[in-house]
Amino acid sequence: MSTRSATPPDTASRVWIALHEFVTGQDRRRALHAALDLGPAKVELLIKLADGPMTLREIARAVEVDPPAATVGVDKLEARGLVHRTPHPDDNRRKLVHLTDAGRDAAQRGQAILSEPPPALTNLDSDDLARLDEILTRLQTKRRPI
Amino acid sequence: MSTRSATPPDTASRVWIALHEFVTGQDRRRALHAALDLGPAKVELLIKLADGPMTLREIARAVEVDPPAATVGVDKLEARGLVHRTPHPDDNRRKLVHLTDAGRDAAQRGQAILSEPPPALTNLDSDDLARLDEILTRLQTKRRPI
DNA sequence: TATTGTTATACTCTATAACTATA
DNA sequence: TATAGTTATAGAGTATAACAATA
Repeated sequence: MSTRSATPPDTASRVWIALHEFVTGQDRRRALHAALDLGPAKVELLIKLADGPMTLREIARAVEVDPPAATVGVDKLEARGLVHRTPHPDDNRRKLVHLTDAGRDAAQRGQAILSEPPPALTNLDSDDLARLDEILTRLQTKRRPI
Repeated sequence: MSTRSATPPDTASRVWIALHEFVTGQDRRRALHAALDLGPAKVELLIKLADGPMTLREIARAVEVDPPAATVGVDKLEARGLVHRTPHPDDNRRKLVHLTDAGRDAAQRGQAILSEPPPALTNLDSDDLARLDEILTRLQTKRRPI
């Protein structure tokens, strides 16, 4: 807790606002829509499914949506041939959602679009970039787990 | 165009992904909804209106929606007493949307929520924070204007 | 004739509640 | 009875097209 009173916007706030503006100013939604005809939530789900199949329940938690929304979303992806459902081997109530080959391809293209660094970043001096890399590593270790 | 083949994710990509995950992992939507009962787009609009009144057309461009969506969104904010419309002094086709006192208050509270730096950032060493601050300043100057 | 704002309409996304089937 | 998934339904948000008023 700060003991200094009336500190004007401090460094942490200024840095946070700049970070936030830089990242949110990089809007990839149009590019994703043009390339995949999918919204950000569906691309996010495809990318997560690239790590392995998930149950509907796990999907709902992962994408922060209610179970019915997960069902509907997976229905849409299934109708487009990007995922398919199989029974869960251990529990007949559950279903596993897998990527199809087309889904894996879409996930890969989506990730390529999302991970392409913006020009301002690639134009940074390599010293700045290296320092930024180090600081971000330390930042991640200080992150409280979700 | 890269002439090195099969370069594994380079520094810029790694930094970009880390930045993106850090910022988007900080989701303020629930806090905004709890405090203001407004979605992110409406809060964004209120904050922009804090700089002065805008026409519906300007609002549509600023929030990246179509003019009809701007009309409907402003209707909702007006019904809640957060904004009001006045005729434009120079052109009777246009209307100016202003914040009411309640709207100004909501904008201020929304901005406070959005600009609160996450704990991981405030817990950084002051050296790292200062360096990050400098680098972000240089990053902004390299940003191509929108 | 072009522009500003609006209305009508439809589609997507997601939430709540009720239902089915398995455990 | 508890859980996984689904269906039905409703609400928010935004898009397209058609319209009114003004320039």
